[in-house]
Amino acid sequence: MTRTIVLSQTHFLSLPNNQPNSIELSNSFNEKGWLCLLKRCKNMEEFKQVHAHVLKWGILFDSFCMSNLVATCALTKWGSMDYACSIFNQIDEPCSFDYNTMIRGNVNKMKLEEALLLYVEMIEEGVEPDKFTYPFVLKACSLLGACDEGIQVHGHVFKMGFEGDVFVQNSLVNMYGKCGAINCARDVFDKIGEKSVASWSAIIGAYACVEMWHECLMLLGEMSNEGKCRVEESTLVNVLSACTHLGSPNLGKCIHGILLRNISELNVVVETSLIDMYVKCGCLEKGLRVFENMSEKNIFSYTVMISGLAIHGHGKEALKVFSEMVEEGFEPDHVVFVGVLSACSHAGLVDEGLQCFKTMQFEQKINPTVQHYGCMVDLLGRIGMLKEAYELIKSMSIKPNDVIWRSLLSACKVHLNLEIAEIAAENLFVLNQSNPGDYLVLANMYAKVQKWDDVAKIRKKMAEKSLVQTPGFSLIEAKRKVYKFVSQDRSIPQWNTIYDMIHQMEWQLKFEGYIPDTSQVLLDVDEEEKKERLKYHSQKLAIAFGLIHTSEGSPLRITRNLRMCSDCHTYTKYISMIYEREITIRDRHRFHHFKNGTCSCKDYW
DNA sequence: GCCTTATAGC
Repeated sequence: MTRTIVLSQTHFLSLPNNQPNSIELSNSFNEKGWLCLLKRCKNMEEFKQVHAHVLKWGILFDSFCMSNLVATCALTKWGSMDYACSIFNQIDEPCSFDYNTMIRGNVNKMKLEEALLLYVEMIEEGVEPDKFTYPFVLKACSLLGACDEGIQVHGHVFKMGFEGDVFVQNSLVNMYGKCGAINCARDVFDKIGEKSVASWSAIIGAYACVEMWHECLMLLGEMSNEGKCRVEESTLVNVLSACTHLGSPNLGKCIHGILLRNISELNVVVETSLIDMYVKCGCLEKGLRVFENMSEKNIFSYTVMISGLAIHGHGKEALKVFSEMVEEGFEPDHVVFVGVLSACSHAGLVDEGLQCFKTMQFEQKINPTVQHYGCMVDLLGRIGMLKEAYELIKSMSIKPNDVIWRSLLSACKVHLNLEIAEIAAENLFVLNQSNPGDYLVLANMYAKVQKWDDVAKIRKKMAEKSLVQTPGFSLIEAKRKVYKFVSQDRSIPQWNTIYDMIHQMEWQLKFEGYIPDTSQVLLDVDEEEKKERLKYHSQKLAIAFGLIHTSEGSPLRITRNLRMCSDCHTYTKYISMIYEREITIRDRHRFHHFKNGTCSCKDYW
């Protein structure tokens, strides 16, 4: 029969201290016993109390016990690195284990420079690093994004002969990935003899870091072809993120299937990724279903759900989830408030938004960041409270950035307020962060009120600056593959069928009353040329492709890297009506659900 | 005695 010992340090501490300082007592309680008590402490206070007893009675700990003490202070949740350090300094000849512990503790607490300095100290003191040292040191490099140091450490790994250790190799893959050196990551990965799940997860994560999403999917395929390891949640989280970025709900669904077949109970992290994937791929309902069936939720899950509802324009529901979160006892942080405020902004819930902004500052004591202000400017701007929006910007405790001024500018465009638009534009130009779109908005506004001189001035400024626009693209999924289109694209296979389709659509559109909005074309070319340019915007190519390659009546889903131009917006509204298709488009700002000639954003975006 | 992989935001 074995007996379970249920005594803890609290029992010890609660006994009255009737004994004088006697050696006898300490003898009756050997060092292993003390160590046991120390390791079972629940916070730093308790630990210090028990440790004080140890010191008072002059207990001499051997190096094994000292190492354990350092580990307890450095690695437990409640531990203090300062205290760990003070014990560490009492060790006469710290071994690699002690250094490893200290390095790990510092990495866990994000004291990354300290971690690297300890590694340096270790070498200088002549303590030989072992194979356990490198994963921690490399993690410090990866979190710092310190590629140069990482390369140096890689050299040490070679010299010490640990280049064949799978833990070290995985850590190297991770380090190179996080530093963006994808080729180096791949080199290390290819040399791993027996790849573990963590190896695959690390390389997929590395490709995710550099946003090479197709490669993430390919690697998952390679991994299952090899058939040596089973996927884990951590492998698939990055793959889900690839699906999200590719805007591919069908691939995402496959991953969901793999998860359900391989893992009995999904954890919070992967479920949160699933929600994020579904929601950002336009399948709000599916995301909600996962959310509702979660057995455990954390602040990430709530944030994903709230901002998901926000980008779909479901403000009221987002606020409901937010109050649910608060009722469950979660402390809202600044990120969740970005979601809440953007929900109010996308749905035009002005009073609620203003209320939340107040609550955040005065009840939750969260200082607004530029993102919060951005939401508020959007919110006020949307319903035409432009003066209030401008006043808010002026009252900001931090310097407004280009995003803030651009929000104000686009609100001015919608409500045609030239006076404030000029202020916003001027600030954008001063910041030197302006893009061609900003000039264009202002020029269009001048054109609307027939101020042709000003239009010319703006055009001239644009030409002088020779501004380059980020190339826009649209992604669409058909037959389990994701296709990418860029404006005026003729490099795609069968481009002529797509262009034929565009021409066919043109006739129908004209008949229904669509008029191309050539003010969206930035180039200094004649009207006819502008119309030609407008026809082949990436979104239109993707729609034409979708109409050809999907069955009649089925919905189209498109993902864009930039915001939609207003001509594409109008165009898509007409197409949804003429071809009786639901078209869901995610741009970099939100979702647009086109149906029967209208859009869920109510023409404000 | 210690190690590697994973989730949110204008």
